[in-house]
Amino acid sequence: MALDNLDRNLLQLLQQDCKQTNKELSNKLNLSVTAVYERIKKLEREGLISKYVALVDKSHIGKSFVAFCSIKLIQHSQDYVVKFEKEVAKLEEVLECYHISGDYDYLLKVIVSDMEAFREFMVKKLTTINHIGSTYSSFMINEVKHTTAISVLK
Amino acid sequence: MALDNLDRNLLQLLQQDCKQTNKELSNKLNLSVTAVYERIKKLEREGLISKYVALVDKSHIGKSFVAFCSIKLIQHSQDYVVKFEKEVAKLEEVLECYHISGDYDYLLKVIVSDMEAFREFMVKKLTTINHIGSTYSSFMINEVKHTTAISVLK
DNA sequence: GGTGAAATTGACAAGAC
DNA sequence: GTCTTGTCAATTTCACC
Repeated sequence: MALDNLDRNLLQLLQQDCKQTNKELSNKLNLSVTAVYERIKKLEREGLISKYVALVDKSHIGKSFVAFCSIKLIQHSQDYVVKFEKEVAKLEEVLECYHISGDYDYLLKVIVSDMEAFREFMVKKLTTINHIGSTYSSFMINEVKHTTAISVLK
Repeated sequence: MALDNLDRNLLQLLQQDCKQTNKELSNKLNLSVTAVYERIKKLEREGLISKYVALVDKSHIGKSFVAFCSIKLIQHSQDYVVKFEKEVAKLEEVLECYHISGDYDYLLKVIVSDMEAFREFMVKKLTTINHIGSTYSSFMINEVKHTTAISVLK
Protein backbone atom coordinates (compact mmCIF):
# COMPACT_ATOMS: atom_id res chain seq x y z
CA MET A 1 0.00 0.00 0.00
CA ALA A 2 1.32 3.38 -1.03
CA LEU A 3 1.31 6.12 1.57
CA ASP A 4 1.38 9.76 0.61
CA ASN A 5 2.63 12.53 2.83
CA LEU A 6 -0.81 13.17 4.29
CA ASP A 7 -1.09 9.54 5.36
CA ARG A 8 2.34 9.71 6.95
CA ASN A 9 1.55 12.87 8.85
CA LEU A 10 -1.75 11.43 9.93
CA LEU A 11 -0.04 8.32 11.27
CA GLN A 12 2.47 10.43 13.19
CA LEU A 13 -0.36 12.41 14.79
CA LEU A 14 -2.37 9.34 15.70
CA GLN A 15 0.67 7.65 17.20
CA GLN A 16 1.04 10.64 19.50
CA ASP A 17 -2.61 10.96 20.42
CA CYS A 18 -5.37 8.84 18.96
CA LYS A 19 -8.14 10.62 20.85
CA GLN A 20 -7.87 13.78 18.80
CA THR A 21 -11.09 14.52 16.95
CA ASN A 22 -11.15 14.38 13.18
CA LYS A 23 -11.74 18.11 13.26
CA GLU A 24 -8.50 18.74 15.14
CA LEU A 25 -6.70 16.47 12.72
CA SER A 26 -8.29 18.18 9.74
CA ASN A 27 -6.98 21.53 10.97
CA LYS A 28 -3.46 20.22 11.42
CA LEU A 29 -3.45 18.58 8.01
CA ASN A 30 -5.41 21.26 6.14
CA LEU A 31 -7.98 18.77 5.04
CA SER A 32 -11.70 18.34 5.48
CA VAL A 33 -13.09 16.23 8.30
CA THR A 34 -14.44 13.63 5.87
CA ALA A 35 -11.12 13.27 4.09
CA VAL A 36 -9.42 12.63 7.43
CA TYR A 37 -12.12 10.15 8.30
CA GLU A 38 -11.75 8.23 5.03
CA ARG A 39 -7.98 8.11 5.32
CA ILE A 40 -8.10 6.78 8.86
CA LYS A 41 -10.59 4.08 7.86
CA LYS A 42 -8.29 3.10 5.01
CA LEU A 43 -5.28 2.88 7.33
CA GLU A 44 -7.29 0.71 9.71
CA ARG A 45 -8.60 -1.54 6.91
CA GLU A 46 -5.15 -2.09 5.47
CA GLY A 47 -3.83 -3.04 8.89
CA LEU A 48 -1.34 -0.21 9.15
CA ILE A 49 -2.99 0.84 12.36
CA SER A 50 -3.15 -2.37 14.34
CA LYS A 51 -4.92 -1.08 17.42
CA TYR A 52 -5.72 1.86 19.67
CA VAL A 53 -4.60 1.58 23.26
CA ALA A 54 -4.37 3.50 26.51
CA LEU A 55 -0.87 3.65 27.95
CA VAL A 56 -0.65 3.24 31.70
CA ASP A 57 2.05 4.88 33.78
CA LYS A 58 4.09 2.09 35.40
CA SER A 59 5.08 4.09 38.44
CA HIS A 60 1.47 4.99 39.29
CA ILE A 61 0.51 1.37 39.73
CA GLY A 62 3.61 0.23 41.59
CA LYS A 63 5.15 -1.69 38.72
CA SER A 64 8.28 0.32 38.21
CA PHE A 65 10.77 -2.51 38.50
CA VAL A 66 11.87 -3.44 35.00
CA ALA A 67 14.22 -6.32 34.22
CA PHE A 68 15.73 -7.54 30.98
CA CYS A 69 16.28 -11.28 30.95
CA SER A 70 18.55 -12.90 28.41
CA ILE A 71 17.87 -16.59 28.03
CA LYS A 72 19.71 -19.51 26.46
CA LEU A 73 17.86 -22.70 25.69
CA ILE A 74 19.46 -26.08 26.31
CA GLN A 75 18.45 -27.34 22.92
CA HIS A 76 16.96 -25.74 19.84
CA SER A 77 14.72 -28.40 18.41
CA GLN A 78 11.37 -27.21 17.07
CA ASP A 79 9.52 -28.74 20.01
CA TYR A 80 11.59 -26.99 22.63
CA VAL A 81 11.39 -23.63 20.95
CA VAL A 82 7.64 -23.71 20.36
CA LYS A 83 6.94 -24.88 23.88
CA PHE A 84 9.17 -22.25 25.44
CA GLU A 85 7.66 -19.42 23.40
CA LYS A 86 4.15 -20.48 24.27
CA GLU A 87 4.87 -20.64 27.98
CA VAL A 88 6.68 -17.32 28.08
CA ALA A 89 3.94 -15.52 26.16
CA LYS A 90 1.47 -16.56 28.84
CA LEU A 91 3.32 -14.78 31.65
CA GLU A 92 1.71 -11.44 32.44
CA GLU A 93 5.00 -10.06 33.79
CA VAL A 94 6.58 -10.50 30.37
CA LEU A 95 5.62 -7.55 28.21
CA GLU A 96 8.03 -8.31 25.41
CA CYS A 97 9.84 -11.40 24.22
CA TYR A 98 12.15 -11.55 21.24
CA HIS A 99 14.01 -14.38 19.62
CA ILE A 100 17.38 -12.81 18.94
CA SER A 101 20.76 -13.44 17.40
CA GLY A 102 23.95 -13.52 19.42
CA ASP A 103 25.10 -14.96 22.72
CA TYR A 104 21.58 -15.57 24.01
CA ASP A 105 18.47 -16.92 22.30
CA TYR A 106 15.79 -14.72 23.83
CA LEU A 107 15.47 -11.28 25.31
CA LEU A 108 12.59 -10.59 27.68
CA LYS A 109 11.31 -7.37 29.13
CA VAL A 110 9.77 -8.08 32.51
CA ILE A 111 7.73 -5.70 34.65
CA VAL A 112 7.08 -6.31 38.32
CA SER A 113 6.74 -4.27 41.51
CA ASP A 114 10.14 -4.78 43.13
CA MET A 115 13.17 -7.04 43.44
CA GLU A 116 11.31 -9.43 45.70
CA ALA A 117 8.57 -9.81 43.10
CA PHE A 118 11.24 -10.36 40.48
CA ARG A 119 12.80 -13.12 42.56
CA GLU A 120 9.36 -14.74 42.83
CA PHE A 121 8.89 -14.42 39.09
CA MET A 122 12.25 -16.05 38.34
CA VAL A 123 11.92 -18.90 40.81
CA LYS A 124 8.22 -19.69 40.46
CA LYS A 125 7.50 -18.81 36.85
CA LEU A 126 10.37 -18.31 34.45
CA THR A 127 12.75 -21.04 35.55
CA THR A 128 9.96 -23.59 35.87
CA ILE A 129 9.72 -23.52 32.10
CA ASN A 130 11.70 -26.46 30.81
CA HIS A 131 14.63 -26.30 28.42
CA ILE A 132 16.06 -23.10 29.82
CA GLY A 133 19.85 -23.31 29.95
CA SER A 134 21.27 -20.15 31.39
CA THR A 135 19.87 -16.70 32.05
CA TYR A 136 21.35 -13.27 32.50
CA SER A 137 19.30 -10.48 34.04
CA SER A 138 19.96 -6.80 34.10
CA PHE A 139 17.80 -4.22 35.78
CA MET A 140 16.54 -0.88 34.64
CA ILE A 141 18.13 2.01 36.53
CA ASN A 142 16.42 4.70 34.53
CA GLU A 143 14.11 4.93 31.55
CA VAL A 144 15.78 7.40 29.21
CA LYS A 145 13.32 7.01 26.35
CA HIS A 146 10.26 4.93 25.69
CA THR A 147 7.96 5.58 22.80
CA THR A 148 5.51 3.46 20.86
CA ALA A 149 5.62 5.77 17.87
CA ILE A 150 7.54 4.52 14.86
CA SER A 151 8.66 7.20 12.45
CA VAL A 152 6.82 6.81 9.16
CA LEU A 153 8.20 9.95 7.56
CA LYS A 154 10.16 9.60 4.37
CA MET B 1 -4.42 6.87 44.62
CA ALA B 2 -6.49 3.86 45.56
CA LEU B 3 -7.89 1.74 42.76
CA ASP B 4 -10.88 -0.49 43.25
CA ASN B 5 -11.63 -3.52 41.13
CA LEU B 6 -13.77 -1.52 38.71
CA ASP B 7 -10.88 0.85 38.05
CA ARG B 8 -8.56 -2.08 37.48
CA ASN B 9 -10.90 -3.77 35.06
CA LEU B 10 -11.47 -0.50 33.27
CA LEU B 11 -7.72 0.01 32.87
CA GLN B 12 -7.33 -3.50 31.48
CA LEU B 13 -10.06 -2.86 28.93
CA LEU B 14 -8.68 0.50 27.87
CA GLN B 15 -5.20 -0.93 27.50
CA GLN B 16 -6.61 -3.45 25.04
CA ASP B 17 -8.77 -1.02 23.10
CA CYS B 18 -9.21 2.62 23.99
CA LYS B 19 -11.69 3.30 21.19
CA GLN B 20 -14.50 1.35 22.82
CA THR B 21 -17.47 3.56 23.57
CA ASN B 22 -18.40 4.25 27.15
CA LYS B 23 -21.58 2.33 26.46
CA GLU B 24 -19.66 -0.81 25.55
CA LEU B 25 -17.51 -0.36 28.63
CA SER B 26 -20.55 0.20 30.80
CA ASN B 27 -22.00 -3.12 29.62
CA LYS B 28 -18.81 -5.01 30.35
CA LEU B 29 -18.47 -3.46 33.79
CA ASN B 30 -22.16 -3.40 34.71
CA LEU B 31 -22.07 0.31 35.34
CA SER B 32 -23.83 3.33 33.93
CA VAL B 33 -22.29 5.29 31.07
CA THR B 34 -21.75 8.31 33.29
CA ALA B 35 -19.98 6.29 35.96
CA VAL B 36 -17.61 4.91 33.35
CA TYR B 37 -17.06 8.41 32.04
CA GLU B 38 -16.26 9.83 35.48
CA ARG B 39 -13.88 7.00 36.31
CA ILE B 40 -11.98 7.42 33.06
CA LYS B 41 -11.66 11.16 33.65
CA LYS B 42 -10.35 10.46 37.13
CA LEU B 43 -7.76 8.00 35.81
CA GLU B 44 -6.65 10.57 33.24
CA ARG B 45 -6.47 13.40 35.80
CA GLU B 46 -4.42 11.34 38.23
CA GLY B 47 -1.98 10.45 35.46
CA LEU B 48 -2.61 6.72 35.57
CA ILE B 49 -3.52 6.85 31.93
CA SER B 50 -0.62 8.76 30.42
CA LYS B 51 -1.84 8.85 26.82
CA TYR B 52 -3.92 7.26 24.12
CA VAL B 53 -2.05 6.11 21.03
CA ALA B 54 -2.48 4.31 17.75
CA LEU B 55 -0.11 1.38 17.31
CA VAL B 56 1.36 1.01 13.87
CA ASP B 57 2.30 -2.34 12.40
CA LYS B 58 6.07 -2.29 11.80
CA SER B 59 5.98 -4.69 8.88
CA HIS B 60 3.42 -2.64 6.96
CA ILE B 61 5.71 0.33 6.77
CA GLY B 62 8.90 -1.52 6.01
CA LYS B 63 10.47 -1.09 9.42
CA SER B 64 10.69 -4.69 10.50
CA PHE B 65 14.38 -4.78 11.28
CA VAL B 66 14.77 -4.56 15.05
CA ALA B 67 18.12 -4.38 16.82
CA PHE B 68 19.06 -4.31 20.48
CA CYS B 69 22.20 -2.33 21.15
CA SER B 70 24.07 -2.66 24.41
CA ILE B 71 26.36 0.26 25.06
CA LYS B 72 29.20 0.96 27.45
CA LEU B 73 30.32 4.51 28.09
CA ILE B 74 33.99 5.38 28.39
CA GLN B 75 33.39 7.41 31.50
CA HIS B 76 30.44 7.90 33.82
CA SER B 77 30.73 11.48 34.90
CA GLN B 78 27.47 13.42 35.11
CA ASP B 79 28.33 15.42 32.00
CA TYR B 80 28.98 12.39 29.83
CA VAL B 81 25.85 10.60 30.95
CA VAL B 82 23.53 13.57 30.48
CA LYS B 83 24.97 14.38 27.07
CA PHE B 84 24.73 10.80 25.88
CA GLU B 85 21.14 10.39 27.02
CA LYS B 86 20.09 13.61 25.38
CA GLU B 87 21.65 12.69 22.07
CA VAL B 88 20.26 9.19 22.03
CA ALA B 89 16.75 10.34 22.87
CA LYS B 90 16.79 12.52 19.77
CA LEU B 91 17.33 9.61 17.40
CA GLU B 92 14.06 8.58 15.75
CA GLU B 93 15.34 5.04 15.18
CA VAL B 94 15.68 4.58 18.94
CA LEU B 95 12.27 3.67 20.34
CA GLU B 96 13.52 2.71 23.77
CA CYS B 97 16.61 3.49 25.79
CA TYR B 98 17.27 2.23 29.30
CA HIS B 99 20.08 2.86 31.72
CA ILE B 100 20.71 -0.60 33.08
CA SER B 101 22.77 -2.54 35.56
CA GLY B 102 25.28 -5.17 34.51
CA ASP B 103 27.97 -5.53 31.88
CA TYR B 104 26.70 -2.66 29.77
CA ASP B 105 25.40 0.77 30.72
CA TYR B 106 22.55 1.18 28.24
CA LEU B 107 20.17 -0.98 26.29
CA LEU B 108 18.58 0.45 23.15
CA LYS B 109 15.79 -0.85 20.99
CA VAL B 110 16.34 0.34 17.46
CA ILE B 111 13.92 0.07 14.54
CA VAL B 112 15.00 0.48 10.93
CA SER B 113 14.14 -0.98 7.53
CA ASP B 114 16.99 -3.42 7.00
CA MET B 115 20.58 -4.31 7.83
CA GLU B 116 21.91 -1.65 5.49
CA ALA B 117 19.84 0.99 7.26
CA PHE B 118 21.14 -0.33 10.56
CA ARG B 119 24.72 -0.01 9.37
CA GLU B 120 23.96 3.59 8.38
CA PHE B 121 22.42 4.21 11.77
CA MET B 122 25.44 2.83 13.62
CA VAL B 123 28.07 4.59 11.56
CA LYS B 124 26.37 7.93 10.98
CA LYS B 125 24.30 8.38 14.09
CA LEU B 126 24.96 6.21 17.10
CA THR B 127 28.74 6.02 17.07
CA THR B 128 29.09 9.71 16.33
CA ILE B 129 27.85 10.35 19.85
CA ASN B 130 30.89 10.92 22.00
CA HIS B 131 31.84 8.93 25.08
CA ILE B 132 30.68 5.58 23.71
CA GLY B 133 33.11 2.84 24.67
CA SER B 134 31.98 -0.44 23.26
CA THR B 135 28.72 -1.69 21.79
CA TYR B 136 27.15 -5.07 21.32
CA SER B 137 24.25 -5.52 18.94
CA SER B 138 21.89 -8.39 18.57
CA PHE B 139 19.09 -8.65 16.04
CA MET B 140 15.51 -9.69 16.33
CA ILE B 141 14.81 -12.99 14.60
CA ASN B 142 11.21 -13.19 15.70
CA GLU B 143 8.83 -11.21 17.87
CA VAL B 144 7.32 -13.75 20.24
CA LYS B 145 5.36 -11.27 22.34
CA HIS B 146 4.92 -7.53 22.39
CA THR B 147 2.26 -5.84 24.43
CA THR B 148 1.87 -2.37 25.89
CA ALA B 149 -0.63 -3.55 28.47
CA ILE B 150 0.63 -3.79 32.04
CA SER B 151 -1.38 -6.02 34.31
CA VAL B 152 -3.09 -3.93 36.98
CA LEU B 153 -5.07 -6.76 38.52
CA LYS B 154 -4.52 -7.56 42.15
C1' DG C 1 -19.89 6.88 45.38
C1' DG C 2 -23.95 6.16 41.83
C1' DT C 3 -28.13 7.10 38.01
C1' DG C 4 -30.88 8.97 34.03
C1' DA C 5 -32.25 12.66 31.01
C1' DA C 6 -30.90 16.86 28.44
C1' DA C 7 -27.52 19.48 25.75
C1' DT C 8 -23.51 19.48 22.98
C1' DT C 9 -20.36 17.73 19.79
C1' DG C 10 -18.34 14.36 16.99
C1' DA C 11 -18.77 10.35 13.79
C1' DC C 12 -20.47 8.64 9.76
C1' DA C 13 -23.34 8.20 5.16
C1' DA C 14 -25.03 10.10 0.89
C1' DG C 15 -24.61 12.75 -2.98
C1' DA C 16 -22.12 16.53 -5.85
C1' DC C 17 -17.86 18.38 -7.59
C1' DG D 1 -9.93 11.74 -3.68
C1' DT D 2 -12.15 15.70 -1.43
C1' DC D 3 -16.11 18.73 0.13
C1' DT D 4 -20.99 19.94 2.04
C1' DT D 5 -25.00 18.64 4.11
C1' DG D 6 -27.81 15.90 7.17
C1' DT D 7 -28.55 12.21 10.55
C1' DC D 8 -27.43 9.51 14.25
C1' DA D 9 -24.74 8.19 18.12
C1' DA D 10 -21.40 9.51 20.97
C1' DT D 11 -19.55 12.47 24.82
C1' DT D 12 -20.34 15.65 28.43
C1' DT D 13 -23.03 18.30 31.82
C1' DC D 14 -26.46 18.62 35.28
C1' DA D 15 -29.94 17.67 38.69
C1' DC D 16 -30.89 14.25 41.79
C1' DC D 17 -30.53 9.72 44.72
